[in-house]
Amino acid sequence: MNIYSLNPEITEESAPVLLNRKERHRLLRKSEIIRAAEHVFALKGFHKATIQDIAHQAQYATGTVYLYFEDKDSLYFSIVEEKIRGLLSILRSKVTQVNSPRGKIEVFIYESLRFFEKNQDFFRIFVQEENRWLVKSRLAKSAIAQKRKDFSMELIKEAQAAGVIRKGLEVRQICEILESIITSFIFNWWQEGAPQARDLKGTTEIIMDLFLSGTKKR
Amino acid sequence: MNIYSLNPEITEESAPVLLNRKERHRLLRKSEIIRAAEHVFALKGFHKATIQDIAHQAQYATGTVYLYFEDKDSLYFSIVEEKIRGLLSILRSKVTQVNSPRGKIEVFIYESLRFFEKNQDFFRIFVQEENRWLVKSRLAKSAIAQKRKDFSMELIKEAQAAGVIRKGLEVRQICEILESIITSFIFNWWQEGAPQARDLKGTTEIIMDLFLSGTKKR
Amino acid sequence: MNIYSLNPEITEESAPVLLNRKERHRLLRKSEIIRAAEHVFALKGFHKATIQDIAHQAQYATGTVYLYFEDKDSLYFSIVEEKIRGLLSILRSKVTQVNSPRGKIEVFIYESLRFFEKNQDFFRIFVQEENRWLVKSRLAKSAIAQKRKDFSMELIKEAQAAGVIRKGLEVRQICEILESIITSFIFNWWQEGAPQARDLKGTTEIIMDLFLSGTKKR
Amino acid sequence: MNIYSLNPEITEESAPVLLNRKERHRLLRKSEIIRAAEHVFALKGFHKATIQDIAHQAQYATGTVYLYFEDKDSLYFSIVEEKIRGLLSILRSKVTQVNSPRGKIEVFIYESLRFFEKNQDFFRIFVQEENRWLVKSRLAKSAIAQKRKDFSMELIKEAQAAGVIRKGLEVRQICEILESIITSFIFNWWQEGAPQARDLKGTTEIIMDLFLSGTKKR
DNA sequence: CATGAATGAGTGTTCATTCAT
DNA sequence: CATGAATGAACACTCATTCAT
Repeated sequence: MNIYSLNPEITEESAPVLLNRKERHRLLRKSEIIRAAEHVFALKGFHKATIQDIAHQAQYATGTVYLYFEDKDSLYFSIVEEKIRGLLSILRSKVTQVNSPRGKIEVFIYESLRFFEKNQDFFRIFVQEENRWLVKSRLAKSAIAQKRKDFSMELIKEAQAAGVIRKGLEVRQICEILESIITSFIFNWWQEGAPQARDLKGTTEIIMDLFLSGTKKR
Repeated sequence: MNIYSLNPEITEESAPVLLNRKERHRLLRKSEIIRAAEHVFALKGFHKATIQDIAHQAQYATGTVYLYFEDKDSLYFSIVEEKIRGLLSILRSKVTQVNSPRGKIEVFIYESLRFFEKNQDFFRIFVQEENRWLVKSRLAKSAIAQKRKDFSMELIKEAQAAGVIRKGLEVRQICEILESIITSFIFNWWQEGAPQARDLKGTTEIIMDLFLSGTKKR
Repeated sequence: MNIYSLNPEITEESAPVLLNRKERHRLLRKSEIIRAAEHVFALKGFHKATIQDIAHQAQYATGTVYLYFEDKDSLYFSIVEEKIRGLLSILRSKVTQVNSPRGKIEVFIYESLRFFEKNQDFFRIFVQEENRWLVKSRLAKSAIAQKRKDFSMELIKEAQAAGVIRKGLEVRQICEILESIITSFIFNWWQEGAPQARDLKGTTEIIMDLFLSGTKKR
Repeated sequence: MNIYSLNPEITEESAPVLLNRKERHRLLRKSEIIRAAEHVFALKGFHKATIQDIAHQAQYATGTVYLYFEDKDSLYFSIVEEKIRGLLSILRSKVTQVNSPRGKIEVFIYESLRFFEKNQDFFRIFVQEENRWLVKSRLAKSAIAQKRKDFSMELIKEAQAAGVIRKGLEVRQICEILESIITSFIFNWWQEGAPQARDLKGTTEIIMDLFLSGTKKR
């Protein structure tokens, strides 16, 4: 038994409970459309994706999309937000199951890799358009994006406090480097062309090693 | 005297020599338009920038742009390519002035930071739209982009051979990690809002340290 | 006692009598919806008013409107017709209480002013969109609109016969002039901005004077 | 010789002189589009007229319209304004050729009838949509509309001063009544269906008579 | 009867691209 | 070569109308 499978899978999205039929129906539709939009955005990119494409993919009429989302930007932003929420939810539940600061970072890396692997489509959009102005500015104001950042930074702070990571480096900077390294591996995978089974655990170890010990010959 | 200023500035663009008047005139026009496009793309992003904006900025008529560039995508791609060419040119000239593999990496980091710092506008476009499909696929086929990658990888290989970087890690992977770390610092600067004088040398040392020794407490 | 208040108020709409419960229920719904539509049309104009606005204002569901009205145009037309019916009903009941042809015209003017004053909302729609094609063509075929015209013309004819108005002028023409003058006063009021108590009687006398004697200095 | 034909026709629009080729070309295009729009608006009304209809009518592409007009509203407003300008121009030139205040009013009526007769299409739009909000509010701020009003009021004031029209009535009110009567005649004509030759002079005299002396038997 | 979610045709507007001058 | 007016395809978004529940 290892830290990577401490316990059963937990739903990625905090399941809405105690909603009436109407509200559940509405959430269902939203998620159907989001799923379709995710696909189309990933395929064509934000600008080349049309609402009609998305509606058609979701097997709804054009106008239906507008019953659930303000406009194209909102729809796009909803996906981003939902994904961040999903990632954070997983990270939280998994990380708290480990005690050691080092183990937490390990789980953080592993689950991040796993999440991106499972959400290739999202990852492509995110990389592709992460910095679009509107989304950018909306994300900045988005509570969930901030929470995710805070969560990462908390991990690093803990590790610093526990003497796993040296002090004197700015926490935000370290966070971004860790995330950059993770991203660079994912990106590498994604560029390889044909998808294949990834060695998540092995990669996690490599990243831990690189992150903590660098590339110097020992 | 230090590695950062071994010798005088060399033009960022390989100057076209031995061209006749016509060709030189053509190149001049192209670069004027590229300069204007760079500005407008950086200001508005790829999609919101119009050819008219660019033409106007370059003080030409709309149609003139099409005398020098196939279409909007080509124009955009040309900028990217030109920039990569510029970066590669600088890196080559600076790096070859140093002998030690470690020093070469140091110069690589320093000049990269310097280049991005000097080309903030470009950097923003690049980050923002780097992965647009067309550009992406064209870059993959682009000789210059490949050359730049090869150059970086050569550095890492040299360092591995010299025992500066441990072996057993994929070269391309290491390259990307190094570039990711550099990018994360740049990105951090850029997000800080107000531009300010950066400590390029200090940052270079931090990156070297992180890249080689990681974040572990020592 | 004067001609303006010869007797008690009579309902503006000819109350439907002797209808069974179902029919009364239906009429009630229709009039609720008409009332709501009147409000919304007056507020937003025909084109910007949506059926959903109207349904919501009437506290019904969108589809319910279509149980009572063929389509948006019909609904609009129904309001116009209902209003004309109401005006005619008032005019008839009031005018018949006076004997002299001159007095009848006076009452006609007074009650018209009063009606428009009380139905500002309607008046605005009417002026604003009176001539929309569909409504126009439907009104032309509308029995009630014709009845109202006939009624006015009857008054003028009587006045001509009684020597109050000179002959030799086309009756329809005179009618329209009288109505134009009334309308121009109403319109004037409405343009003044802040609503205020109007001197209906005084205005009636001015209009009578202008209509009969013109603007010449005497 | 009479007041109705004191001198040769004067162009309805203040001819743009001393413009360079480009400017003249631009004005030509604008007027072509305006002419087409006038036709289409008159035929279908503002809302049912599409820019594509208008462009097609003018034998241009859709986008061309937008080279000359900000948007649909602007185009519509331009027509209204141009027409008012034309009417005012005619009225001014014709009215000033007469000295007596009474004669001026006569010419005012005659030329108004003539203008509306010649611009049936415009008249229909104007009546139909005169009160659309945007146009209304823009017209209120429009210098030309105000000038036209001022011009009418000046006539009335003069007539009052000369003892042709009795004092004690508000000038604006009298103006509107005069205009209302004119409009009611035009409207009458227009409703008759088949267009026919109108007796402009005869009608002018009737309106003068009605306006000054009213409908009373003498 | 009542509902209101779903529909999808319709339109103003933009902008990359062309081409006559 | 240079111009910039003209083009017209494309797309986000609206809303009258329908129909399954």
